[in-house]
Amino acid sequence: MTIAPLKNEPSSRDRILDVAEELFARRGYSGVGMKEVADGVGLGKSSVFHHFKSKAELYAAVCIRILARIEDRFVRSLAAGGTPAVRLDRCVGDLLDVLAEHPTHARLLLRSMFEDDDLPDDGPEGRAVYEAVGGILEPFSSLLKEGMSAGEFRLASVSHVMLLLIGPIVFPFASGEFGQQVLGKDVFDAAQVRRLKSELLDLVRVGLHAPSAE
Amino acid sequence: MTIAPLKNEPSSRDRILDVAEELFARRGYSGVGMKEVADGVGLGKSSVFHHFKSKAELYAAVCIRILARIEDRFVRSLAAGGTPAVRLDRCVGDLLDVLAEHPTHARLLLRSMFEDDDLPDDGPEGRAVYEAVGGILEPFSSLLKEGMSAGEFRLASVSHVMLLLIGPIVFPFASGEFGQQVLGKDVFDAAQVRRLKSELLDLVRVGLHAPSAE
DNA sequence: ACTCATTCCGACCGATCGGTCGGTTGGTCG
DNA sequence: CGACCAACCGACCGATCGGTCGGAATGAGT
Repeated sequence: MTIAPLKNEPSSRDRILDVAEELFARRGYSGVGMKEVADGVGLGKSSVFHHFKSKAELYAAVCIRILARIEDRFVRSLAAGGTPAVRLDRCVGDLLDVLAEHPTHARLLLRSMFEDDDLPDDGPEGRAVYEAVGGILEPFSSLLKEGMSAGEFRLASVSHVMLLLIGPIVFPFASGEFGQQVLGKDVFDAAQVRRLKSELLDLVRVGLHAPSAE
Repeated sequence: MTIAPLKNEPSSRDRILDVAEELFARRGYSGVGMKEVADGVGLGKSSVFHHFKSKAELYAAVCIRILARIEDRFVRSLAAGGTPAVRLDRCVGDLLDVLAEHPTHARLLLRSMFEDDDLPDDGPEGRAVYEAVGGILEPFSSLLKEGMSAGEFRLASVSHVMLLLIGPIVFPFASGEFGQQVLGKDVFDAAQVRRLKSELLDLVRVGLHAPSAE
């Protein structure tokens, strides 16, 4: 069957994506050579170019796969019911969980925001990335608006609050050695993740809560 | 006078640092070539190598200059009196101001956390960076502890809260086009900076405040 | 006038970059 | 069987990488 590679062994394409994700997260787009990726997979360089016709396309594919994983969990978490406050709590927590489970994600995500030069912004891959990001930001924005008009969150500029909130969610898991140095322990250690999550949720809950009305 | 270049014209060395800072912030360490830096300054490549003996040293010099600027403002802001809550408010605000005044700073700072591979961690420059970071983190940590034991802030893990707070402070000004897309306007526009600052201070004030005691 | 250090440059080095090319497998069809 | 095709490879391309070297200016000190 050519249409169903239902084997347990991951395809070469997936293994290339895995290796590339790890390397791009650690050293950035221009810090990684295609030879390095190929060696990591155990293939020749030209074989990598057989699966992805350019470095930019490989990078875009890595980003899209990550965004898809995050979007998937995020919208599922958002779809589950509850008041805006409950839903915010749950989906911020779930977001942290995804980032904690895949140590490469936060870093690569942050990097891809900086290196927009590298991405072929106009190509179809750039479009896909753009849509995936929108698929995450838009429902989040709606949730905040909903909570404010329901009187659960204090009134504030939704876009500014969103931009602010992305920081503490993504940064800790992207900080790598720096974060380890601050905490004294591995950021991805289960106990640290739990601690980080509880502190962040405390901060968000109280920081966004409407002051007078309950 | 060889020891006092007190002219108004910036020295070649400083102009190299300026150009390199701009480029490193936009494209990262390995995304920038020494030729590019030299062209930006209007010098030959070998002239740049006359002032900085390697690319890594140039990068470290850029980082140190930025950290020094931030540390300077930060410790000055911290030294001024007031209760812990007042001092936290003021120095977070001042921190935002520095980052807003120099659009390259936040991005380069974040990048340098990711690219610890590129920095010669064991060399004297690496040491200088390390100390500059410590010079900022340590007084901040002390401030938080002080506020907690004084009962002004709610009790929490100082290190985790610190790691969390760095996110919303640095990220918005590092987000570049992404931030612009979220806000709909330039992140470094004076009005947006004001808005961002007020939202962040609201969030921090309420989010860290002790719940019961006043 | 002679020296000496600073600043700058063009030419060059070996290595590596992203990417191409021609060709060889091995498996799946008709 | 022969045709086809995805997967893979080694060899190679021009360009660029970080870095070196010898020398040409310039100016201050003596």
